Amino acid sequence: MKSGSLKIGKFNPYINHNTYCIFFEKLANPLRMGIVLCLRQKKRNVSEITKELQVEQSKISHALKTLKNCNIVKVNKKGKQRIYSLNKDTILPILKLIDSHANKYCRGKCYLWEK
Amino acid sequence: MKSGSLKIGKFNPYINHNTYCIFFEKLANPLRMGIVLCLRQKKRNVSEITKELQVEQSKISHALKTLKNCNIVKVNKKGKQRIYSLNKDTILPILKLIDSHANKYCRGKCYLWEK
DNA sequence: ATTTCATATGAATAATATTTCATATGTGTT
DNA sequence: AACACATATGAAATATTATTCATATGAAAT
Repeated sequence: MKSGSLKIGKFNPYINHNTYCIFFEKLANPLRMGIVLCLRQKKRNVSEITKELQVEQSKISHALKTLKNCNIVKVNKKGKQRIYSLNKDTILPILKLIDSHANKYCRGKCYLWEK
Repeated sequence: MKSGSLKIGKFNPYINHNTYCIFFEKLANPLRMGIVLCLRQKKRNVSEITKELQVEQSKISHALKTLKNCNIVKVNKKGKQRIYSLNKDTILPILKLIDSHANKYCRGKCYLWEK
């Protein structure tokens, strides 16, 4: 796919067409999104997230790793626990934009949005 | 996964946890993202997009359908052509937020972002 | 130093999304 | 009406991503 002519990423040569995709990919998953929304309320350790979402622990860990890799969440150690917290600066405004979008286009049961 | 306690989507009952995922899913694909960036410049018909991105036509049509379903793009007819344009209100600010995010965390070749 | 609790990891399997390609539809032209 | 051009669609094949589960690591407690 040709894309050299497209001006993207405010001219940082390391931000390209795929940077966006990869970022979106991380959020395009119900479990990871569940974690994001869960951490939106407050920081939590892995066990707490596991309990809150009622999902098997290794799944949570895999998902957290993915989210951490692209800095959507960050970790802190506390004894044997890992406390995860949301990078709110980026995520919260994005979720708000999608809220507006959905409020505008997705009134009533919105089949178009379904997969 | 439990999620009833999470306040999402400004209380529109049709916006939930999955609304976000589905939206992100649409953008989490190099071809669809290519189209979005291509349409950011100006509106174009299918042939023009096909030519610009150098991708087989039916692929473009499939991708456009997906993007249209969730209102990321819209269409207008003009003779036998379909002119697609980007819904800039939602997408452009989101891309900007990711630019800032990437500029902050992705300096130099950023392996963490890779799949 | 052994046990226990908290979390992470690898790799096979399963689920899901994308590509492909043949063909259909729709619109204008002759 | 026959043709040509523009775009869309269905469905099988393929590629990508997520889940699973057994197990590893790491840190505190006994």
